[in-house]
Amino acid sequence: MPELPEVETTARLVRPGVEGRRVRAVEVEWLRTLGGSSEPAFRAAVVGTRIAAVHRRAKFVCLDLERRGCPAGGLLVHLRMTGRLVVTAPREPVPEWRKVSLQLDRGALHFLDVRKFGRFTFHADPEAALAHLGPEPLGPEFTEEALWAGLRSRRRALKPLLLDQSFVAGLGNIYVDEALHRAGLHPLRSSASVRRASAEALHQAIRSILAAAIEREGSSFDTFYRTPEGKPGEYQHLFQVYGRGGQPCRTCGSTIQRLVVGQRGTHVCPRCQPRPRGAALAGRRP
DNA sequence: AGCTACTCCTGGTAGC
DNA sequence: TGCTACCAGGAGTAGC
Repeated sequence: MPELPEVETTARLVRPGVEGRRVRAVEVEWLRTLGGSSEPAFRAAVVGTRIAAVHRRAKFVCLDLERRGCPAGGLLVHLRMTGRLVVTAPREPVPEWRKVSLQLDRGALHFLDVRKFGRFTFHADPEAALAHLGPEPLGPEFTEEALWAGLRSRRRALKPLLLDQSFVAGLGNIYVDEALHRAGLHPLRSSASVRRASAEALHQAIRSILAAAIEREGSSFDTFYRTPEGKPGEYQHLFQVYGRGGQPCRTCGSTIQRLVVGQRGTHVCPRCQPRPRGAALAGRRP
């Protein structure tokens, strides 16, 4: 499923085809994709604007809009499970599973989504719509100290905490499993029980794994995620635990276990990530 | 505060 | 071969 590296890849590859382009028309095939807006309201807000910039915040692709040179709100695209953004040239056929399209003054931007969980929404004030998000894990605010303080100030299991976008914004199921494995931390470990050295290891793991995944244009473990160019990512070849239940750990040879934490498939090495006991296990009274 | 359950969706796959 | 049943899961919400 697209997480920060996949969304960053999407934003980078879509940018040259849409930045500076003007929106001529809008096509909507699945209304819920607009996130509650009516089709006429969405069309009125977007048609005639110029796409001034394309960037990423957390797992959102952000399209800043301008009208007559003035800011005119923005589009926030969340790929969720199976969303994709694709740019097509003029006269190129519409790709399969299209839910929303922006017809541009040259070509078109299509939002494709097999499972329809994704969103393509207009916001008059996109910054306000993103205000609930925590720090960017690759940004300057996400320091070792900030992570350590955040872990200490709560008593939650590490995995659901790292998936909480208000705690740190951009991680999902895959990269949380990978980062916890590299840091040697069990997903059910209580955040408050993590020692300073482990918090530093976790910080380093999150940053280096995300950076390496961006370099490889993300991960494509199933038939869904593709870059806007239609290529699979390459980071899945470097997975240490995600999707490797029953296979040997590449670090110690123990069999990777699959468990469910917070309704999410979760992958751990029982030796590299020992299961906590007592107060260190989240959800237990000491 | 933080947990679980539920919702939204459908292609892929396992089982027969 | 063809059918059915079930699964995956990000994020929002409700209820405890």
